Amino acid sequence: MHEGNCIEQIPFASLLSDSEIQELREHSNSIRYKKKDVIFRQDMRTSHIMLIINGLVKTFKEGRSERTIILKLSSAGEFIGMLSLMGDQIYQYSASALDDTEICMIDYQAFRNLIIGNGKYALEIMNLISREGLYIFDRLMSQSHKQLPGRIADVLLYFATRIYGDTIFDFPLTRRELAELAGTTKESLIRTLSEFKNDRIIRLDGSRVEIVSMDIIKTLSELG
Amino acid sequence: MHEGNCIEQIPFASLLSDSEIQELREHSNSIRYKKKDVIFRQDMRTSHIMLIINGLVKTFKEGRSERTIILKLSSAGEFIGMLSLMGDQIYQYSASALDDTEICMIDYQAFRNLIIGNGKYALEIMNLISREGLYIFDRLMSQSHKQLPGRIADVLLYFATRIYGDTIFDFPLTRRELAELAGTTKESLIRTLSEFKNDRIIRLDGSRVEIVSMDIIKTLSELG
DNA sequence: CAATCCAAATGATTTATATCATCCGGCATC
DNA sequence: GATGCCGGATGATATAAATCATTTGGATTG
Repeated sequence: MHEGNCIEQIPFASLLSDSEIQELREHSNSIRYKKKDVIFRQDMRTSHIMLIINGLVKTFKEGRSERTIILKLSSAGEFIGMLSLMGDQIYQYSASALDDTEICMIDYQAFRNLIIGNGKYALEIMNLISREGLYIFDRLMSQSHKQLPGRIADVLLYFATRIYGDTIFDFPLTRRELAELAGTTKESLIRTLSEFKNDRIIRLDGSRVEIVSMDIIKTLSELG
Repeated sequence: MHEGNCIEQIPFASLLSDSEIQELREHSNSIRYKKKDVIFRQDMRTSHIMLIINGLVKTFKEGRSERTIILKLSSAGEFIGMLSLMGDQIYQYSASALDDTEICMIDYQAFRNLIIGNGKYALEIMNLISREGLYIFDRLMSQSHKQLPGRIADVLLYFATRIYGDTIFDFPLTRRELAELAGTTKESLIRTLSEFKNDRIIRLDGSRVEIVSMDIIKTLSELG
């Protein structure tokens, strides 16, 4: 079964020659994961460059004693585990599928050869890795230095702007997972969402949310 | 005044040809900063690749309302501002000199050309950027998910292992700055250090510290 | 259909740590 | 030499958020 064509979705494909793409194609294959499947787990040795073909993936860090923190959600066209792969050869976090998901597994050696041989592409990947770092930086800054309403506002903004591009959407996560994304507990998250609801800043029914006053949410996010 | 020879200290110099080094040399110069001088400030546009020749630099993020957080200290042979430079072209954080410091300023275009032309070097820089990202990741994880004794223990470990490689050393920072490094307030930091002192985990006299029981410090760090 | 399980919700209580206030000692400044 | 200022230290108090406990309702299983 020839599944190599998963490579078509690779970012910055326009910088690659036909032969480079062909080379990657020969050293990649796609793998399907079902909802809730673990894709990689922290402390594992890294293996392949992973590119999401479709689906939704969460990357998260599990600490001792229950406490988990969700770093980000990623969707089609995004690499996952890039920082660990390029930095450490050991995953610093885990990833699992939130929906049925298809991942393009690219042989690390082949990717490495590509980087070595194509400086412009290397530069783009470098840019991408840097952004990834800055992004995590932002998220964790939010978590360590904003208080609860600001963090919850951040989570709402995250879905509204980054994931769905709409003020109405369904959370693809349970309350517990939302709390892990906001760096808090299930109860505190629920409480804060309830307050937002009572204050008519959002409408909320189960997993369906509508941000009624985007201005207030943004202000909350900024004030921390 | 020909100060271009600052380039000699660049990491992974062994991967560079004489002509590549020569090219960098022609596009770099060194600048001296006095203690407390600001090297770059967040929200500024990035300009040069900066490499520390000697001295000690802190990178930090200033939030609204006083609150500052120190991300890391860097010394000779380290790049500063790399994530921002490669990611955003806008500094996400500020840097200032803790001691008199000399920085090698490398023209970004020249560095870029180097990356494009030398894939192996690109790969090393990529690795370095990734590690930088993972490092910040670790630090901020510590800050958002450990409680105070664990965070203070982390700071002590940071100096003992990363900076000085010794269990006895002098803090190069004020209590306020130490607090910013631990993600807490001056008072809480002082209190926790006092407790460590009373519990004979450390000896403390002014800025001079000795870690008496490294085991306990490590345990505190791990338990969070 | 009852029994069980789990997510969501909300109230009561506890706790870690920030904030506020004060004091001390050294150093610079008038 | 008095005055003010800053870093360090410590105590008292306030508060945000975690933890603990209970309820409800929908889904799942025997």
